[in-house]
Amino acid sequence: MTQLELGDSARELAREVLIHGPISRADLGRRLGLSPASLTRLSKPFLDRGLFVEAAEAVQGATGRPARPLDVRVDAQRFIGIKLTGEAAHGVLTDLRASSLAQAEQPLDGHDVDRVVEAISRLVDGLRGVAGAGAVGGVGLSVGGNVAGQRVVTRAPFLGWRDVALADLLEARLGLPIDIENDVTALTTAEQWFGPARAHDAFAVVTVGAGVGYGLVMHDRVVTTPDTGLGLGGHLPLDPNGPLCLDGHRGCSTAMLSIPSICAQVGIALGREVAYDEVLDLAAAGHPAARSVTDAAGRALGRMMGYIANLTMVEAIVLSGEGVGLWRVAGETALAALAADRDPEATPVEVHVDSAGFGSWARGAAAVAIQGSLGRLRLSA
Amino acid sequence: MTQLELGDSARELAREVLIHGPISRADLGRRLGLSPASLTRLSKPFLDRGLFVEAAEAVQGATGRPARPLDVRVDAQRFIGIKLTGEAAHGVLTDLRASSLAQAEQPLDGHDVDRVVEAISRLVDGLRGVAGAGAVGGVGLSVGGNVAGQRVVTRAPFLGWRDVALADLLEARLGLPIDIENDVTALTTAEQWFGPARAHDAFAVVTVGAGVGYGLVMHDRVVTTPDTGLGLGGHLPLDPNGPLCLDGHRGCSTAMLSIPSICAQVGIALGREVAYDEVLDLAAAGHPAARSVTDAAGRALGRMMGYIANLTMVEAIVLSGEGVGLWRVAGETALAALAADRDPEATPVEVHVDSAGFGSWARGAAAVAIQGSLGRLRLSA
DNA sequence: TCCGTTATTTCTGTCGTAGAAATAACGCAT
DNA sequence: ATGCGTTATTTCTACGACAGAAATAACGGA
Repeated sequence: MTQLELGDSARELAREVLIHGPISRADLGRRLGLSPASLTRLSKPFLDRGLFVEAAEAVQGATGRPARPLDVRVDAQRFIGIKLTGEAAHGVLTDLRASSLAQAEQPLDGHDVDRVVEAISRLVDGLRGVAGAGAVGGVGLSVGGNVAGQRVVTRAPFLGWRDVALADLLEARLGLPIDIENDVTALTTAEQWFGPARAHDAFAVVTVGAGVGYGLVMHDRVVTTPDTGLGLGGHLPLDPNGPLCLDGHRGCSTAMLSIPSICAQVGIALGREVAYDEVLDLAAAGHPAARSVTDAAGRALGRMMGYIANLTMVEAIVLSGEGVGLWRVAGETALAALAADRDPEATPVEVHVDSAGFGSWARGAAAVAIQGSLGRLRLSA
Repeated sequence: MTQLELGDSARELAREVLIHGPISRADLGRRLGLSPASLTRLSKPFLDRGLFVEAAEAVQGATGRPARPLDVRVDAQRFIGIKLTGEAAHGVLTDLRASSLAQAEQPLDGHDVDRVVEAISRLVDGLRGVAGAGAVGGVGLSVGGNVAGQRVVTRAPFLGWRDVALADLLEARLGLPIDIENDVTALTTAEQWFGPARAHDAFAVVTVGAGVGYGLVMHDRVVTTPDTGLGLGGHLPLDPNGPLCLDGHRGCSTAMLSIPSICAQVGIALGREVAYDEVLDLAAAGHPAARSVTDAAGRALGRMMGYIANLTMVEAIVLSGEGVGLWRVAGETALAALAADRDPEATPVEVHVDSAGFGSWARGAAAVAIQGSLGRLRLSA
């Protein structure tokens, strides 16, 4: 079975339908700068192979012929996304738009490469079993640290790794294409293609959890540099009277916003250890100490968003991560602080909250796999 | 004389040689993803018409055939750039790479459109006289405020203007192509094509002068939004103990860094009005009050650069504007403050200081004219 | 019923490009 | 001195991706 190479325009078309579908050929022509004839020519092979479908119902504009929008067939393929932490591999099985179909976890019983490869393989096999007859098109893996060419983990402090050709090892073991990426970059990729900010050319991602992560999309491209993985957004000075972080900064973003720091501050006031969920419940119920901490966190978050908005000029900010429940008790405070630092005439920044929490990390990894799959896509002749 | 339309690749070639020349055809092929055959074909019409020149000396690599780098003929055309303020039109005559050949000013004796058009026309006629036999290819104009489509000044508070089709008026008057742009955007464009940061994909521009300006280039594109012209970088919170700005912010970037604010602070300490140059001289000589103000300004500037570097992830920051002399007395303090807010493992950010001072504004306008000229370029058949 | 508008398809010619081959000009080894 | 490998550039040719032109489709409104 010979495979046809896709030209740039055909690949762009597939990308646009995946991200923005359902969408008419006329709109695609306008977006991609291609003629109507080209849209017919380029979309036909996808339709013939069942990768695209035409909407059952035509869409009528104000006047003229109704459109028959194109969409991808989301069950055409499944993907597996894995977020790797020091304790476990967290997996998700998704459809073609990174929507979660199933989740699973596999604990790590060691950090040496063989054991991690073993654990990941077990997890993938388990999720493949769930997928059943649905083909798995690839696996994405996200790690805190640096990855070269989406193949080699060049630095992963939480595992004590340097220069591990993890993709080669996993591909040999699983017989599936593997794409590895830094965890914040992966999560940002998912937001770029499948999240509420996907229609925006420029947006930022702030993740709140064990630490504070920061991702950026400008001109519809994820910003990645050699410093990706250092967590540059994690130590911004936000409140000169705030608590200390582990690096000795007073009032930086990690000190103000991370789950461990918030729990520690409230725990000190309560004289006992306290879980994050309980902190949020206490704050919601008006507990003075909890409220003091979450209000300060809200103000700091608003200030951070103000710096982001004024310096990157993004249209939207997405809040994500396992600590995202903070928004429920501190969201209004954050928005007020953001408004205070913004010119009143400036366009309001959209703020979206991704309620997937911790699940957004594995979903990000799946998005990287989907993106890799599109880059490798060929059509059977 | 019929004119040949340029294809995208030919135009891209001209852009690359302009920005990065002298450069070999082999290197251009690698940069643009074109075959050697295409480079020969595409560069030939430019060479035949004298727009490109081959370097007199071939350049020998480690091995293989020597290269004959291509460059633009910088005296092929002249351009005029004009920075418009409330008091005067400041002009510069430049070559094809926005290098200054002559400067001139024309005071404004009113802000109504006719008077401003009159003043600009006088200035252009004067500079055309200086250019002599060298053809002026176009005029760029930069204004504080918003411009639509580089034709219509939609908002210029310093002139009290709204929706003035200034390009049409000036073209009718001067018979030259006119391109108008926001002043910070124009200055950023000049740095992008002709400044020390031109090899970088991402860099920021901070201008210090009557106010604080901020420009950004990401993925080799200047970031412009509907908020361009509002001066979003001018009121970043930098020092909670700093002086007030006119908007009532304490310690924002304008309060810490602008010329009027610095002069006012030192003037209060001295009990008399004091000019900026004198402040800088006093600080350089170790005067306690002046040093206190400039040191605080340096720390604030360093903190601002830290936010920029950590949130935009740029490779370089260019400091520009008429207040750039501050770097001489506060540069080391700024760099120390920047380093304090940066992860020690992060790639150092390059800091470039554009010593053109006020002249960089008009030079920015010239760069916009050059860019417009390239967009309109056709070749005689 | 006709017209204008917008969506999509079919057919054809063209133009911009890469591939193949050749030539150019070195440094280095024999 | 000669040959080889490497890198730069040119010449020639075939091809494929595309837009243009024309036709068809499917409405709403006069």
